[in-house]
Amino acid sequence: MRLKRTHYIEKLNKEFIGKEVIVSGWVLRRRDHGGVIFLDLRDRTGLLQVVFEEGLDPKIHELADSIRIEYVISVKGLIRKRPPGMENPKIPTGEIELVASDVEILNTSKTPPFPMDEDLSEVSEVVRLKYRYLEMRALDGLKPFIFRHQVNQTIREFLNNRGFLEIETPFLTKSTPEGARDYLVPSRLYPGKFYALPQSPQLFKQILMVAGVDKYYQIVKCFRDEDLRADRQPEFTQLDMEMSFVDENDVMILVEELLAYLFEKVLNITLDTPFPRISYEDALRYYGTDRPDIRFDMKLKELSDLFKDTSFKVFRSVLDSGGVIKGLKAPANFSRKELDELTGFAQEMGAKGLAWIKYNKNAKSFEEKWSSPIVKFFEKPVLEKLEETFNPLEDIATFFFVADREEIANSVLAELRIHLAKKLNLVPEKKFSFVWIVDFPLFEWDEEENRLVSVHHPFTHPKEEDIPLLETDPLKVKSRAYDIVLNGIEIGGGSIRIHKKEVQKKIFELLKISPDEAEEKFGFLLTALEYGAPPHGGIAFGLDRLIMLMLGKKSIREVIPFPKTQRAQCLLTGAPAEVKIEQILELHLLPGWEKKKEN
RNA sequence: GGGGCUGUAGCUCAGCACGGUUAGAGCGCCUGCCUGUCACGCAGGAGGCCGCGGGUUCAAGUCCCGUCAGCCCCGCCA
Repeated sequence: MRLKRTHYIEKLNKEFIGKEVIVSGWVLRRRDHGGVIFLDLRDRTGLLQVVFEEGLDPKIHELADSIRIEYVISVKGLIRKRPPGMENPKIPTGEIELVASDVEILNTSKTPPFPMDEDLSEVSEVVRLKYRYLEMRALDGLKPFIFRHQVNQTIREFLNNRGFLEIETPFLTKSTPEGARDYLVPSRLYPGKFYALPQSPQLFKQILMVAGVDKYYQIVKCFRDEDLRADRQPEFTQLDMEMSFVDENDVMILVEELLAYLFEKVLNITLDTPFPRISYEDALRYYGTDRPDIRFDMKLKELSDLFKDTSFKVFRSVLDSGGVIKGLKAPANFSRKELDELTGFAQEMGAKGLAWIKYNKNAKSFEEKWSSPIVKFFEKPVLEKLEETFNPLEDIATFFFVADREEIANSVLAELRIHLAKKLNLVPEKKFSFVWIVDFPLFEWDEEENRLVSVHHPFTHPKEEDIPLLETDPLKVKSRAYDIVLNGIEIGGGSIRIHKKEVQKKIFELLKISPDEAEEKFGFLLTALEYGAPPHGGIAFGLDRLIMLMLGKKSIREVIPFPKTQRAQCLLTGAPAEVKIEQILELHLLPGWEKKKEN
């Protein structure tokens, strides 16, 4: 390299007029006027117009004539004030330009597959992922990753100042029962044995608490071999934290402070703290889900009581078989076609149907006030009570009802609520509504496995006052877990952990994990708990999701440099890929390894 | 494992419902001209396995079946 860079482009301004500099970067655009050629040169920091004048140096001008888009060049020259009227207010360096006296073409480039100077959101993701390095190099392409860097550094700054230690934990670790499917790594030295990539550093961070670390955090990759979604990748990043001698409140307050600091610093947004806390039970009651989007209201109402004497067959049979009727109010009128679409939507979500009643507050007659094919089944007092329940402030509204098993009514209405809010534009843009979900049950019943499973994970501490219930009615036991939800997306969850061996053993027992299996899988944790484990708890954030939401992106792939497709492939490298037979043999992955072990 | 949407030039897309000349547009690319442009302009040009395979038909980008890939969702994700 003959011409060595002296300045980043963003550093250049009017003060450099008359000074000689060398800048290096890629050619974004060229405007060839024959006797004068303009190149827009960009580096990571900015954009600068470079001028090649035939009259100044015919040789350099000729060289510039061969330069194409995305060529890598270094240019030497004087910074000059642009002629009056020729300034470009669109770019920070728009008042100056670089008059090239020398240029070095460091590399040529094929024509890129997509424009490098435009918003690439219209370009298909397949192409963008295959050429991710070009997308990143394109104008503003690094923005999400620079932002992500700032988020990471701000988090570290905050936690370091609060006395947290960032400590690394292994990726090659041990498969644990419960939870997601593990990614396995075959062991070469131990035929038939496998490491597992961690689903989270959960056990290690608890061990670190026993080790006296007191306050731990890590920004760390986690791995789960499950199907992908817009907000789920097989490898993803957690902000993992754990603290000793704390309770739920300490963790939640610290997290609120951390998020407030982060949003203030990187987005210049002041968050309202503390965040609201809603019990798991209430979340389901009012929103039908444990990850409610509270940017808008439209709460669900329990209407089983109201309709308890109804003769309407659909409602009657559901109520008689122990189901519920729940509903919500949309502040709008809908056409028959729209109502059919909404019914279809509810059915896709698992409802048998969707009942609706249109409401017109100021109608002259009772008949005009309520309109629906099912309204004839209801007595006047029932409708009046319905009106009272929803208490519509608006003149026109539509009530929707789902009658079904409670779980289905909840999940369908939860989806319908989101769907309607989007349709009716009731979701405020640029609003960040955090909410804590607390008082989760410790267990739920797994029909398939016919046993209790942990709602959070097996190391979650039961509520102190519920511990006796472990023996008598474990499904009634609440846990010391908390989730944090942002705009309807779960971005984190944690709990106060069990730090006494007896309690931990009891939980394993209830989960039908035998003492032998517990010893084999978690023996190291159980042993550690016997050596003075302090009370402790923590939380883990889905950092990709948080950053996605902060940037208003629809998929975490947008904030992950090299993400996988929905079929878990990497379009850039082509992973996963076949390997040589020798590698497979070496790892004892072919039938017959048992024999080999005996030899 | 299941449901939905998509696949045509380097990129973004039209054409498909009703099969019928040589498959189009914008951007990009190439060549030439141009000394003040900044999404430069002007003139000319190149560029297509219509995802892939099979079928129906005199004839398929268009209809049918299968398949592959991408996206969204259900299941799954303690």
